[in-house]
Amino acid sequence: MDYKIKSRIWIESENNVLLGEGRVQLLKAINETGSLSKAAKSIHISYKKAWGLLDSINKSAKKPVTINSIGGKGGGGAELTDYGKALILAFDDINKNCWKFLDKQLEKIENL
Amino acid sequence: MDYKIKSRIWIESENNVLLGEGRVQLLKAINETGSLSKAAKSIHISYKKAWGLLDSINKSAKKPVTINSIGGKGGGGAELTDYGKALILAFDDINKNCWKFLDKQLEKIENL
DNA sequence: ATTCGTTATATATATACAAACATAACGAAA
DNA sequence: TTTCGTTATGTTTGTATATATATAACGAAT
Repeated sequence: MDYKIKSRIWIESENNVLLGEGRVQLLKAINETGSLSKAAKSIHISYKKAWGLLDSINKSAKKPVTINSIGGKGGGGAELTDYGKALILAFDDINKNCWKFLDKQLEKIENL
Repeated sequence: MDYKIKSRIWIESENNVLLGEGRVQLLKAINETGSLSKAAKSIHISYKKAWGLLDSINKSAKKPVTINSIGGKGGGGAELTDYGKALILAFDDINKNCWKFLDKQLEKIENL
């Protein structure tokens, strides 16, 4: 019966999206699987979409977020840089703080 | 060169959306024009979409947000209730506070 | 009664986006 | 030099959403 408040946050650089919830989810999956194609499967999006997202992330970021390799042992792979790992931690932290903040603000509407 | 943080917030009641930025924009336009059809035109959405949004708002809200009348002088119209007016003020307030909050949080990413 | 602009609603068309499919390039290892 | 699973990319297909169009119901004013 009560209202709930929800939010989505994202980070841009020069009109390009750097990070959002979906992109962070993808980066986490890359970190766990070591490969972009496996990561895409694990979060149920097409490889093409995953590739586009990762390409956009790396083009928007100040420093590389992943290192991708083609061919070789295992066919290649993708892994997060230290900067990439730090980014997802910071994003999650900000997101959680935002939820807490908004839950408090919601009282303004519930008291109307 | 710097990152920017953006957000969208919305309020739900029992899995139905009550308010979001688009819905608030529509309510403001209704308040200014006194009619749903004029409001739709003024914010460049189809009447059907506007009607669906307003219907959803009134179904989700605890109290009526608008009073709609069919026929009569001028063909009818729609106007906000006091509750509706209070809602859009509260929403805008929360939204602005959220922006300020997030701008501070962004430093966590800029310092990486 | 007729007129008028509105709310309310259904149906068909168009558009944007996601998924599916196909294929080339790659490079270490066998 | 052949194999392998991957990254990288284009093209086609499908689906969900928005738009466009059409029409009925309404009720105060003339």
